[in-house]
Amino acid sequence: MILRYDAAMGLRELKKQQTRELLADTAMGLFAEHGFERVTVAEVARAAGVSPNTVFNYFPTKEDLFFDRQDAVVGHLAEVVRRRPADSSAVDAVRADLLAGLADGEPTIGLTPRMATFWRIIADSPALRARLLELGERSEAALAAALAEESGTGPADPLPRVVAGAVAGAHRAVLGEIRRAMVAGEPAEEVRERVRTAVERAFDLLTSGLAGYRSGQ
Amino acid sequence: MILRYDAAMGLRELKKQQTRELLADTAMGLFAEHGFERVTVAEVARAAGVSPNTVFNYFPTKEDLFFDRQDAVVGHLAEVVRRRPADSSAVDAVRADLLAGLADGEPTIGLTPRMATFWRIIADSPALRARLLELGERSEAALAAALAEESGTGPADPLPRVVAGAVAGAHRAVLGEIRRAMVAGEPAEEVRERVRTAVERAFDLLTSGLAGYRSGQ
DNA sequence: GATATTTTTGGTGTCACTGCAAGTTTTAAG
DNA sequence: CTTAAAACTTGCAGTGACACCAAAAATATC
Repeated sequence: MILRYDAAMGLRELKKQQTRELLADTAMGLFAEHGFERVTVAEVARAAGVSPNTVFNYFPTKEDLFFDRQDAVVGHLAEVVRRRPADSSAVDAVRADLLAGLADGEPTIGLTPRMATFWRIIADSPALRARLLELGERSEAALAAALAEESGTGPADPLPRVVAGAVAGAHRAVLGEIRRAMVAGEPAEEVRERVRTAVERAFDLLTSGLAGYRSGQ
Repeated sequence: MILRYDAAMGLRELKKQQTRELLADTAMGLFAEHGFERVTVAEVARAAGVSPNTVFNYFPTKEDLFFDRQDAVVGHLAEVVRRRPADSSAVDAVRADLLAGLADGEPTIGLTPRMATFWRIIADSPALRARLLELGERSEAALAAALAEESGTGPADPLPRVVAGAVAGAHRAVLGEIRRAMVAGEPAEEVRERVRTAVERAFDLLTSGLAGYRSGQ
């Protein structure tokens, strides 16, 4: 928890950030050790030296203690599509981003061993799994907004939302695959290879038409 | 709540089904009137004339009181794909099912006025929205299983899961569109038309390639 | 250094949900 | 028909997330 003192920030603001970080870190440590469900908010508060009420001042729900800094993840997909070169399609942009993330072990993709424990905590908590689904939904909504924006048709047109559903659905499935494999303890190198070829094949299909997906491989 | 006496069913079994139905119906009535969050399980129990504990004997969570008989919905997508004619693709099957559901006001598609209140109850309850996401996930998993089965590649191959992600994602988005429009009070006829053309365009794209989806319409 | 503003805290309450032990009803055996 | 076992309901006593409020403590403003 490294913090530098920003002159433009009063003491109050500083302490708030410290406390928030202290709480999130303390909580994550306890969750990693005992699992999400078996740690109470009161325990987090005690371990951090504050009152239980203070925890709820900073984090509206217990799950927020775990998914701190989620907004970057939620916006990522839409960002990727917005920033893509003018001559490429949205699907290509997402494919390229996934492949790039797989190639250089980007932590957001979840292939690092540190992420493995993260996934494991989620895997055995229904509440966290539900939260993850919600993050996926928000990510899809952001993508839909990006697509709608560039399509120029009004908000009554459902097409961007349906396309976003398909693209975000494939994207989520890829991330879910990584998650599943990491939780199962598969070595990162194997996961990377397996998922890479799957991404290539799946996004080829998406690009050129899922009509090409019948039986057999 | 019409029940016929099945001779093969003992009295105990009969009463159980009656009680379950009584509880689900009572609960739905209260939810429709006051909203999900403002009805307590204890109130449902009292209205049904049983003890609160009995409610939990039948329904593990409060949300299950609302989403009774959800399993049919969860299996639908996979069913549609499994039952499709041999010469059509999975995407075509889903498209055809959606269009058919839109044409004859199938209740599962959610265009009936009775479904409108259903959607509205969900819309203003975070817990129910979360549950709906979970149903969508299970539906996607079932589709993935169906695709994996017919692809013949082993369970290590992620491709069916990613394809299922895309197809189920588009499907969910279409249902979500209907839901949103109905909650907003749009007349069913308008929704039907708007969604129908969107389904046609979106699934054309999925069939022939999302590369065809750039800017402009 | 006095005062206004935030933040923290303690207290109290609600509600979903769990576990257990004591009834009560249904079923099956004799 | 009697009776004992199995299944179901209920009351009771928790636990834990979270809401609301009012009093204290910390910080900012003048």
